[in-house]
Formats: sequence, structure tokens, C-alpha cells
Amino acid sequence: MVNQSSMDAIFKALADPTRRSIIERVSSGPLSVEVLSPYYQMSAPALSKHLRVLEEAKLIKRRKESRNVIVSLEPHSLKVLQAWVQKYTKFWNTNFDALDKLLSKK
Amino acid sequence: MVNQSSMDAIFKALADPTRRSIIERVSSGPLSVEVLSPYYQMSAPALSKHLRVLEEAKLIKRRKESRNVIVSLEPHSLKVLQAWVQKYTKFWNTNFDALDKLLSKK
DNA sequence: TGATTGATTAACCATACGGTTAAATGTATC
DNA sequence: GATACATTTAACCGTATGGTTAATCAATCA
Repeated sequence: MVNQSSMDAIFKALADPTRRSIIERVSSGPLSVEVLSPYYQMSAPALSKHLRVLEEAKLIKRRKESRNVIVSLEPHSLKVLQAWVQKYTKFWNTNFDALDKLLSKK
Repeated sequence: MVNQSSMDAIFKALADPTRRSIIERVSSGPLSVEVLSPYYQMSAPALSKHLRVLEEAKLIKRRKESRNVIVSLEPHSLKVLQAWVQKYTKFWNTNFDALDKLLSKK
């Protein structure tokens, strides 16, 4: 469970600013590709490819609704990611109060 | 603070299983490249490149000690990563108890 | 001093990645 | 039924990535 290649897929998917931005936008609720599209200065196929990468990493789901495609967040992989990160952060979390404050400002 | 390209670097660095494994090994304490090396079926230059990627993402530090190089974890970027993930997980964390249990088993 | 050792840099190679345009696939509308 | 619309697939292109071997650098040892 939670094998190497799926961790690869999750990290790779999130290593692109466009894809992180999509996650950001979709995190408040499902959005159609049509609504999503104008935010990105790239062709429709380029955006579609980004969505595929996110989908294969199980970070989003796509479902067709008449002519449109609705993109929704798939929380599972973010949970997996959180678990990975937590493994390395939980032990010394308390030692970084200054940084915590800094990060919470943004 | 915490700009896009540094997030890119962090995610890209961790998108490779060798590099995540290095983080894993170094997370319990600093290790020399010499000690690290035999775990990986690749040439010394290949390993050195991985270390560079991790270093540029500020996930590790390298310091020279006589002929050896000591690799140590640099917690800052993991904190940044944690903050990013937390943004999307904290709201619905409580809804995934089943998954939580599953993850804690491994 | 010369040889050996630990690690990096340089140059190269195959494959993956992020973008493009053109064509194809549904689905709605006239 | 024809046309238009939303999206994906196919084919292609330049650059990035992860590996290699050969050469270099710095530090120890005989």
C-alpha cells in the first residue's frame, strides 16, 4: 500500500506550478474545465494534459457532464502526501516556532 | 516568501525514489556519502547529482569533513512542504479516519 | 613525492516533460 | 442533418532529467 511509484506520481504532479494552481482552484469546490481554462495562458490540450497528470496521481477526478468536464479534488493522495511529510516533521515540529509564525503570515 | 520556483524545487527533488530514500536515511542523523553510497546501485556521480538536487531544494546540507562529505537533513524545506500540504488537508482531516488507520499500519 | 581514496565536474546519451498545432470525438443547438 | 462547441488524442519539438564513463580535485598515506 502506498508504493514508491504512486509517491513518485504525487510529487511529480505537484512539481509543476500550473498543476499546483489547479489544485488550489479546485480545493474550494469542483470546477469545469471551461471555467478553469481562462486562468492559464496555454492551449486547451496543454491544460488537458496537466489534468491527466493530476488524475493519474489521483489528486483530482474528472467527470463528464453534458459537454463539459467537471474537475474535483480527490483528497486521498493529499492525505498520503501529508502522511509522508508528517513522518519527517512531527518529531521536531515544536522547534521551529519562528518559522511557523513566518509561514502563517502568508 | 516561499515562491513558486522553490516549491517546484522541493516537489521535483522529492519526486525521485532515490532522493526520498536519501531523505529517509538522513532523517535519523547525518551520514557521510561514503556510508550512503553502497545502498544505491548507481555510480558515484549519479548519487552526487541526486545530492545536489536535494541541496538546491534546501532539503539537505553538505559539509566537507577531511576527505568525506557529510550529508545532513535541512528541516526548513520540509516545513515549507508541510505548510503547503496542511493548507489542503486540515479542513477535512477528520473525515478520513479509515484512511488514517490504514496509513498508520504501514 | 607519489599513489590512493572520496567526491565532484564534464561530456555525453536515451527518455520524459511541457508546450505547440491539427485532427478527432462527443454533445448541444439551429 | 449540419454546424458549432468543449475537450481530448495524435504527432511533433526543444529542453530537462537521470544515468553513464572519463577526467579532475583535494586530502591522506606509504
